[in-house]
Amino acid sequence: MDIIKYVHLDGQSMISEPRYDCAIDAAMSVIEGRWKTVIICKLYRNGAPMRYNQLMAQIEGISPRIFTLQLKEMERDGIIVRNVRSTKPKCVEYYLSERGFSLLPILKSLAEWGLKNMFSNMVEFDDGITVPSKDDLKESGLC
Amino acid sequence: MDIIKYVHLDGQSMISEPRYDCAIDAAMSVIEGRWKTVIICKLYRNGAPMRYNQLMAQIEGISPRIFTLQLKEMERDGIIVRNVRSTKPKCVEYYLSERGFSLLPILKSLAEWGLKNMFSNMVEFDDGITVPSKDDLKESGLC
DNA sequence: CAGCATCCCCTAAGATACTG
DNA sequence: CAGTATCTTAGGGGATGCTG
Repeated sequence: MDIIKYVHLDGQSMISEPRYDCAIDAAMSVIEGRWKTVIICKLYRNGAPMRYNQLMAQIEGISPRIFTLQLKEMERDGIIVRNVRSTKPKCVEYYLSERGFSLLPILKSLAEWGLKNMFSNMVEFDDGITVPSKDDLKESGLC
Repeated sequence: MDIIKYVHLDGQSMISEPRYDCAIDAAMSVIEGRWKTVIICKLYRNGAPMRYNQLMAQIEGISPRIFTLQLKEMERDGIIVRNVRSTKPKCVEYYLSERGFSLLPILKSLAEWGLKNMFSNMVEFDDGITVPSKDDLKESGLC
């Protein structure tokens, strides 16, 4: 089954979409993107919906253009919800959808795998001083 | 713990590596790559080691340069093993390492997630005729 | 057989300035 | 506050031909 094309049906018209070789790639395409897993983690840990700037402030090094782009793609893929409150000035909230939440077990598996397999030769942390044990990292959960 | 730098120790020297924000990205970096999941699936399903050309022949549309590149990265990350048999002409085998095998549960989760969430609006297959049911796809396993 | 060597291309990503 | 609008860049990916 690895050769699959699919198209989205958008009301009347058909929108051609990229081709995926298998279901794995379809899922990967949803979480691939420089900041998507970070965004998911932040939203998850925050528990409540987050405003655009509030969320962006938590992500060091991201530019507004890319941030917006990632959000748009994630909304299109149905893993986050964008909700506009008509206050003045307007307030736009983002939060994980049910589908977004359903990614968390996978992300946890990935985190555990990464911890066990890729960080064995990790020797330096940002602060340049402390090197947390793997267990410390582990109990901190996602991200 | 999302701000992490790490470096590889290669004998005496230190090799600077890309920076990952969290363990998730570290794991993702191993399976990201246009053909890596496909290669893993092929090796897994084949059961036995596969030769370079034998494996490449099973991957429609890949070019030798990219194929070699993906293999090299996967070998560097320790998820496949490259074994050279000194026959004439030489024979090079590739197979999944223990670490590579340990990715399979994650890939299966991704496949299931993709099947459930991304293929609901799939309407067209390569042959342009049959549209297998999700159950058909599911029982075909990985890829 | 198992790959390099070259060349090209496209797109994700980033920097920065501006706005309804 | 929540984004656009422009411009630029890096590098992952691809095509094709050649070789120890």
